[in-house]
Amino acid sequence: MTKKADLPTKDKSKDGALKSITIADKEMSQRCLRGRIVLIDDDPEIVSALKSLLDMEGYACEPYLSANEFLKEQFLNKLKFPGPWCILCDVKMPEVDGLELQRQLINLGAPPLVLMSGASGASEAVEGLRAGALDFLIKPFDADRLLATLQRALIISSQRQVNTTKSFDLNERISLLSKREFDVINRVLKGQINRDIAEEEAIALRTVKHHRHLAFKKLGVTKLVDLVRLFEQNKA
Amino acid sequence: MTKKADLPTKDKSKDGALKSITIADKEMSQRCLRGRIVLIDDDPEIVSALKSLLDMEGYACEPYLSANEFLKEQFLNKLKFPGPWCILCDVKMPEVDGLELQRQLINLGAPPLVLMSGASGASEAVEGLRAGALDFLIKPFDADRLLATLQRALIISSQRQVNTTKSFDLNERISLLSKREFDVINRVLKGQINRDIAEEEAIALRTVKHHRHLAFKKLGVTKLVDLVRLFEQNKA
DNA sequence: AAAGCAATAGCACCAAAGGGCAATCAATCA
DNA sequence: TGATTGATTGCCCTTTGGTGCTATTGCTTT
Repeated sequence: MTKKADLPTKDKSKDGALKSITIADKEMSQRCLRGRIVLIDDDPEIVSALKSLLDMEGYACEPYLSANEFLKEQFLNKLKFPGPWCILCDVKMPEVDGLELQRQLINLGAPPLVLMSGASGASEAVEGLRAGALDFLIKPFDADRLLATLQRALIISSQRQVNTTKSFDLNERISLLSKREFDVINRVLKGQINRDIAEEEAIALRTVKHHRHLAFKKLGVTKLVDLVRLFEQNKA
Repeated sequence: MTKKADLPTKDKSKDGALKSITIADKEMSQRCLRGRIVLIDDDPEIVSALKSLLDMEGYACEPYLSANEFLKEQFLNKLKFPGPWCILCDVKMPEVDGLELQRQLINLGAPPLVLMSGASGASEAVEGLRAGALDFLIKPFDADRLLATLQRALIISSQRQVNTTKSFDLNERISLLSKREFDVINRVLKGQINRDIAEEEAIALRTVKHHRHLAFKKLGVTKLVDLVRLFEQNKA
C-alpha cells in the first residue's frame, strides 16, 4: 500500500508512531506524501543518509550544509512554497545553529520546524520545543519517529496554507469593498439594523440597502449567517 | 509594586522572562497572582524551598512528596478547582514519575503542567514538552524563569476555565431548549427562513416563530448575529 | 376534576429586509 | 466636451421577521 515495503533500511515492524494521527487525517496525509523537506545539517554523511531515506519515501528533499546557505536562497523566494513543506534542521552547527535559525525564521511565515541533535543538552531541546519546534529528535533516532514527525509537519504546513489562503481570500474580497460598504458591513456584523446604520452613517436607508447588497455580492455570501461565519472563522 | 522587593533569595535583576506576556494580559495576571500550585517532588528539601518561595509570592502552594499521594487526593475532588491552578512536578521520582503522571492526567481535565528535572536526559524533556507540558525546568533553575512559567501556567488555566465555563453555559442553555426549539434553531443557523423551516418541520409558520422566539430568549440572544457567534465561538 | 403548562396555530399588524426602476450629482475617461 | 461610472437617493412593492391576542389540544400537577 505505502512504499514502506520497499525499504530494507527502515524498521517497519511497528506503526505505533502513527497512532497520534487520527483517521480523519489519513486522507490529508496521502496528499502530503509528496512534500518538500528542507534538510539542514553540517555533517555531509548525515545529509546524504537522510536524503536517501527521504527520497525513497517520496519526499522532495532539499539538502543544505549550513543554515546560511538555506537562508540565502530562501530570502529570494521569500519562504514561499506552493505545497506542504517543512524544515528538518540540526541544532549543533557552526555559525548559525538550529536555534538561531529558529529565531530568525520566527515571524517570517516559516514552515513547521523539526530539530535534531546529537548528544545534546536538555536545555537546547527545551528551548527549541518551547520556541515552537514540532519535535526534537535525538540522534541516533528511529526512522519511524522521523517519518511520523515529518508527516505531521507536512500536514500542519498544509493546514496552515489552507488557513492562510482562506484569510487571504477574505482580505482579498474585503479589499474589493468601498469604504462605505465596509462600514455598513461592520455595523451589520455588530447587529445594527439598516435604519440605525443609515442614521449613524448619515446616509439614506435606501443607500444602506444598496451598499449592503453590493457588499454581500462582493463577499460571496447571500445570507446573514454566512456573513457572520465568514468573519468569525477568519478572526480566530 | 509586586512583592518581589521582599525577596532576598530571588534574583530580581532581570524582567526579561516576562517579555512574552502582552500588555493585554497584565490585568488577567493580576487576578492570577493568587493561584493554587500543586508541587510534587520526592525531595523534601526542594519541596520545602520551593514552597517557601511560592508562599512568599502569594501563591497557594500545595506540596506532595509523590505523584500517587497527589492522585489519591485529587480523584476525590475530580481535578476540579475554582480558580487558576497548575501542577509543578519533578520528573525523576520513584513509582509514578512526572511523565507517567502526565500520561495519567491527560484527558482528565488536568491543569497546565510544568515539569522540572535534575541532570535529565534530553529525551525526557522532549517527551514531556511534546506531551503538552508547558515548560521543562532544568535544575538548578532560575527563580525568575520558574515564576514566569507559573504565571503563564495560571493564565492559561484561567483562560481554559473561562472557555470551559462558556461552553458549559452554552450546553446548559441548549439543554433548556425543547426538541422543536432545538431543531428550529439548528435550521436557523443553517440559514433557512421561517417559511422553509415550517414546511420541513411540518408545522405552521406561526409555530416556528413561536419556537424561535422562545429559543432566542432561553439562549440569551436577541439578534441573529449573536446567535451565530454564540455557536461559532463554542464550536472551535 | 380543575388548574397549569407546553405545543400548536390562526389572525392581524408593524417593522425590517430585499430589491426593481429611475433620477441626481460629481468625478473621471475618451 | 460628451460619455461613462460610481455613489447617492426616492418611490414602491414584496417577502420575511417579530409579536400580541386568542384558541385548541393533550399532558401534568394539585
